[in-house]
Amino acid sequence: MAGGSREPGRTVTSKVLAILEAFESSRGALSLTDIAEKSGLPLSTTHRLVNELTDWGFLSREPNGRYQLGIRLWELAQNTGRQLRDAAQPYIQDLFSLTGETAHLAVRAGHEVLYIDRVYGSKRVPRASRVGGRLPMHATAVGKVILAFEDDWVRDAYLNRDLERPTAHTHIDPRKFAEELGQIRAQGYATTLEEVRLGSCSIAVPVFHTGRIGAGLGLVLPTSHASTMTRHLPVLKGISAQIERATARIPLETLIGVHRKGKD
Amino acid sequence: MAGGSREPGRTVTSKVLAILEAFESSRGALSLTDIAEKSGLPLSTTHRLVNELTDWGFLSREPNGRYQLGIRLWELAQNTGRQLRDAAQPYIQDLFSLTGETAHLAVRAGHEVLYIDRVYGSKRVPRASRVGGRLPMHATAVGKVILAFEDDWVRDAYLNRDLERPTAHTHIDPRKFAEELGQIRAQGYATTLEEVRLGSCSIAVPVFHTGRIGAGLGLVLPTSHASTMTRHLPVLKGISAQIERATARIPLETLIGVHRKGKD
DNA sequence: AGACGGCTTCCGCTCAGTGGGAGCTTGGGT
DNA sequence: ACCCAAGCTCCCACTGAGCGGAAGCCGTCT
Repeated sequence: MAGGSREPGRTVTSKVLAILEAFESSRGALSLTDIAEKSGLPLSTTHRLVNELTDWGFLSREPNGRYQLGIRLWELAQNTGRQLRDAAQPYIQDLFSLTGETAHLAVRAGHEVLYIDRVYGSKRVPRASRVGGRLPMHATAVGKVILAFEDDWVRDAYLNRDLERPTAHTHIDPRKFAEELGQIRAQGYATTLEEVRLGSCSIAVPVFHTGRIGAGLGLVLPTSHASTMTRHLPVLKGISAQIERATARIPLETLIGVHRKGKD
Repeated sequence: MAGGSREPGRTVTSKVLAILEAFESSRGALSLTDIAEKSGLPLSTTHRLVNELTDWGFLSREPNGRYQLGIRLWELAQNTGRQLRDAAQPYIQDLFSLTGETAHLAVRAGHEVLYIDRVYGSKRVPRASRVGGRLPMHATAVGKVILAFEDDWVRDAYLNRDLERPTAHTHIDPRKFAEELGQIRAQGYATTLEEVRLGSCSIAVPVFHTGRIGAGLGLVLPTSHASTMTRHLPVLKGISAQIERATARIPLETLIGVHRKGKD
């Protein structure tokens, strides 16, 4: 009999979005069966929906039959936060040119930092962050600096959880970390030393928007440059001020402090 | 009676995607009613779907009640073509640093060029293209250079249509334009002079991938610099070669020559 | 205070969506 | 050449998710 073990209460919309989100974790392309598994849908349902998404260009099919997110999706998504990225990009670039180190801009997304833009050279550098990627706030300089200048309740909520430990150098003691945040607020910048990933360190300054913390502007460097990290502070401060000026009139409510991944 | 004048045959998926696409044309945020109009859906249907999309973070609601595409969408979409952008970005940046002019990389999407990445300075420049945006091929240098090196059937199909004319300087005579493409193929680069937009000109060279034309790499300049445009050719060629090398091993089938916007 | 525009909620009807299974295609093992 | 398995595509009768008109609500302007 048809429709025997359907799972009622699941909307079509949720199925479509689950299919799109199936691509989040995976580096490469997915087969139909992979998608069905990741999204928890029956194969034939997946097949029908995937076909429709492909017709619309939201998924694309590779010659080998596997699927990938389509450029149609990418095109549309470029409108999100465009004003911020367009306004900030040239300055992030300046920051890269002036320091020669990987420069990035990140905002808070729930309990994580979301990387909005990133400028780097062609030489290979250990990279933990990527544009559109997230990392825990307490392990990154941009994250620390955002948290340090956030409202008390955000900071309290953050510290009131178990903190991940990506490396042995990550600071995870809530009391010590709270002190560190106080010091960051006092000195106006944050640093990390191999706290996300061995071999790299970082430094970041706050970017304010309408009187509140808006974003973090930072540099990532190989650990070998760690001792000279603070020499970049004047440039960081200067560029931060320029970004503040360039973005002052842009409404960013929908970008700053956005909700956590998934549904809470 | 409920369900009186429904429009049957329309899938839920198509409605969801129509809602997302409603944001394509609009610069800013949309009200519920705007979305309903643009997507051609009844208000209450729009309301239900929009709410669900908002729960999932695919749309976000501004304090004033209007909707905008959510960062969740942007995050996911960053995976599309990431390899190409990540590999090419540093070189596009070099191109900008070396020339001081707006530099960009574009691929063909049906009968248009789709801008993949773009690096520019903080000084205001007339901008027609934007990342994720499309322009007609015959009006842009990147478009011309891609078309010039494309397979015959693509070129023939292109010329076999009425060509838009964004400015009075746009070349739209099919015969003359075909000749121009021949010349571009011979000389290895394309130029435009106020053909998309008054006040700006451009120059572009091809980027090959697996023996086929893959992308166009170009500069946009104010018309006042037009006479010195070709002085940048050596740099353009050099950077193009570097991008070819950096992207040689990346599979780009799903990005190159993608289908036209919407459903054909 | 009344009117208006835009958003939200309600609810019974109905057809779009469903998914097990059958059929097909592909590749690789023997 | 043959078989088998894995993965994809197609089919089709049942049914509850989706539907949308209408009523209610909530600011805002006059």
